[in-house]
Amino acid sequence: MITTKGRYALRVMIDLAENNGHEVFVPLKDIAERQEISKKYLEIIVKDMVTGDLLIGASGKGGGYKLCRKPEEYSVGEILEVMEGKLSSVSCLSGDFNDCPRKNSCHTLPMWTEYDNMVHDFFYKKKLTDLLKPSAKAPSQKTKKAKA
Amino acid sequence: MITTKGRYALRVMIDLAENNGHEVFVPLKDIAERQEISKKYLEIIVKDMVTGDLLIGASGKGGGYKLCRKPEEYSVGEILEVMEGKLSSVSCLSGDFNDCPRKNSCHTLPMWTEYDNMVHDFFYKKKLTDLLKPSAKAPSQKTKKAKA
DNA sequence: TATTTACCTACCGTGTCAATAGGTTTATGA
DNA sequence: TCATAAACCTATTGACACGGTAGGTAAATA
Repeated sequence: MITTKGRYALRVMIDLAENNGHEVFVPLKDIAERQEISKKYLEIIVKDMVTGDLLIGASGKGGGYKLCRKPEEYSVGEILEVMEGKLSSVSCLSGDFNDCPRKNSCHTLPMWTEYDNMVHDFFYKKKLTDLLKPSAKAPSQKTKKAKA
Repeated sequence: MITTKGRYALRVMIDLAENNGHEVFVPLKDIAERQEISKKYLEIIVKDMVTGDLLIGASGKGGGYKLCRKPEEYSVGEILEVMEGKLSSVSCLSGDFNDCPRKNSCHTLPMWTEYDNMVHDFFYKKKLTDLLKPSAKAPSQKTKKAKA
């Protein structure tokens, strides 16, 4: 089960991508208000995101948070793993390979491995840009900000 | 993350399938010993499995547990859902559709839905027989128990 | 009637989840 | 220089789930 940390982080990323957060610093207060998430709780989350190299933060007036790459360079999988830790279906596969004595005879392990690979693929193929609203991906009309 | 309940339940099912447990009652003691799982803890698990119509139990001497269908008629997904509850990636989709006010504008919901469908497919397509050791699926040689 | 088995109820320590609370540091700009 | 706005840091909390353990009761058989 993906927890609020992962889900909120994703929403923060989307919010930044859609609010010019790859160019300027956006204060957390604004994000929290738009997303209707407690700012206090978001503080914990964005802190992990900074540590995990998803965002950069700037203190002081005019500060806030900013994407440190272009939106298309983030995969959803990466974002989730920063927040949730390795996406692993069973402890047998996440426990740092000091694993159980049954691993060679275990009848279910191959299935868990296959599953984990599928999940990994799914989330790493999905890019942040896949989650943006269409207008933000391909500005066909009504382009708010002249970018070029 | 699949918990021990789901994993152990799967191993109980496999154990029964491989030890004639679709024809005769197998005492839990035997299963626990073979699987090296605390019998006490397994009691809790098999109880849920009985309630969930995966097994039938018989008290008294000569009693034990038995599959109530043929192994090929169980899907892994069904077994897991009996133990873990609905396999749902996010609470937004498991909370009994009394869900959040953002559901219509949520940018991530479609992804979670897509993900859930993928996971559901994966586990429901997998049958219990897919987890048995080859000899138990297609007894080509050294058939221990004369079955026909 | 002793034995073997399932079945039932209760409890428990640990950890995680989802926050809240309150304070400190850093930078800006008037 | 100094108020302000922002990030940053530490601690705490209540609820709940996880992974068991313990001890007893009921049912069926030989």
